[in-house]
Amino acid sequence: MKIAFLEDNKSFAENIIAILEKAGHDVKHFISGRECLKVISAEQFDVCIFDWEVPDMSGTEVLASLKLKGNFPPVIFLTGRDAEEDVVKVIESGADDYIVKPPSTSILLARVNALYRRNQPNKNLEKIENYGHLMVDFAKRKFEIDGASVKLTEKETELALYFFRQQGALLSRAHLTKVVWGTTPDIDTRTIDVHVSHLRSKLNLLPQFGWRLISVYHQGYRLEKL
Amino acid sequence: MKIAFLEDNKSFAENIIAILEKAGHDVKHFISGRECLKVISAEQFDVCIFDWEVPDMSGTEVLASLKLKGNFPPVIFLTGRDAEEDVVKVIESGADDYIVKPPSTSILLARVNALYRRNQPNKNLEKIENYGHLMVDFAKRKFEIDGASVKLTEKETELALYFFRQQGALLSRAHLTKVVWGTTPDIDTRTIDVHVSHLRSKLNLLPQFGWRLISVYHQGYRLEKL
DNA sequence: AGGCATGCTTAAAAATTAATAAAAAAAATA
DNA sequence: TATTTTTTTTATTAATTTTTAAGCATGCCT
Repeated sequence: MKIAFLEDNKSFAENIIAILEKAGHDVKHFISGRECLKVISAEQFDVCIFDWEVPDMSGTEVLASLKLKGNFPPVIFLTGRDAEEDVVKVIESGADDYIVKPPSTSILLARVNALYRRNQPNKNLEKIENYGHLMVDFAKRKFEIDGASVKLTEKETELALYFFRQQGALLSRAHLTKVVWGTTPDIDTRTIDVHVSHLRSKLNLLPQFGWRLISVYHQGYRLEKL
Repeated sequence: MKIAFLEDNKSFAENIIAILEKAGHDVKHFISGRECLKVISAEQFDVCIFDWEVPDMSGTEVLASLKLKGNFPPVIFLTGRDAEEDVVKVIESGADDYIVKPPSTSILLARVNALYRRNQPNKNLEKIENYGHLMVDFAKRKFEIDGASVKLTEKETELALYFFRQQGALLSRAHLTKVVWGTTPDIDTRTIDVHVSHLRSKLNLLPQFGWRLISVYHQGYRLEKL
């Protein structure tokens, strides 16, 4: 899970990061609110953990800015005080959860996991779609054609799952880059085209098999079920 | 978001400006009501925040003047008192919202944002026009005839949307070139004519279907609904 | 009507964008 | 470190869009 972590206290941060990374998470640590805001706007995170107070731009302010921009991951606040009024403030600020410092390992991981699951309804329900010849297992991230498992690479899998989730939607290259690669779009490359081409052949996404993964000239790609 | 901010108290103003700019807004600060009025008349703002009382021309007077001129952005008043009579006065004066001083960061940002959204109905809500057989979706930049999606190219789409937005208006080739192509008009070419021709046939903009995309001799084109 | 200017439409040329194979680079694995 | 696998880039060919060109049609004026 990709986690953005905003916390200016070094030793405390290292402690938390160790816990999260030991649990297999990919943690990006920020000391500055501005920097954090910038990166979250550009990349895709699963969960954010913000300290309530940070020098240049507090966690609440970062959250307010994220809200203005629209699409952002669920946020947990780390708050030093647990007075009733603060809880209300935290929730009112639009956070999804809060943890009182210092958190126990189990509470931290449990909350992060719960929040992630709550906000990924499509991914966590052991969801399997069966489209005739083609079977898509969203939970296990696997594909089968006529019962035979199809071997996809990591990026291919990610891209394919996204196409199946967004079936019928026109997805621009820039959008796919952000969602699947988590980076700023680099226009001058054919990377996505190549992966799309691979998906078409590996998953038989062709008209004769009831699918079309078409390019919309100058716009992007669209997966259609015929 | 571009915000006009009228407030004569320096330190208070700096405080508010910091909050707004941190949230990514573009703030223009005015100390004088007259100056503020002049600039708002000349430039385009998304939201105005006015102090209730300003020396040379109070916020209410600025608003009254703006009303006379007709087209102006939504206005929020910053009022020091929250007595019932003042709230009534503020609303009667034609303001869209008011905030009691000193505002909390979240309230300020939330109100500004809400007001902005409320006043951008074209971009959020009524973005689909249904003209009998023909449907125009301005947001998705799509067209349908009797429910069937019409495939237009990028330039065709751009041109068609502009015609529908400026329905009934006479649009010169030079103007269309500027707006759709973004370039300086090159008179010696039939490019626009060709695209217009394509639109007529692809979108059935013909008298028998209730539309005319006519040429006005030596002047340009006009889209008319019969 | 005659004559010229402007507009319409079709077809072909030019420019842009996409598909795919193959090479190169990067990452993972042994 | 060597080997394999995955990912990205590059290059070529193909497809699509956009522009230009050309012939005919229509409008305007004397």
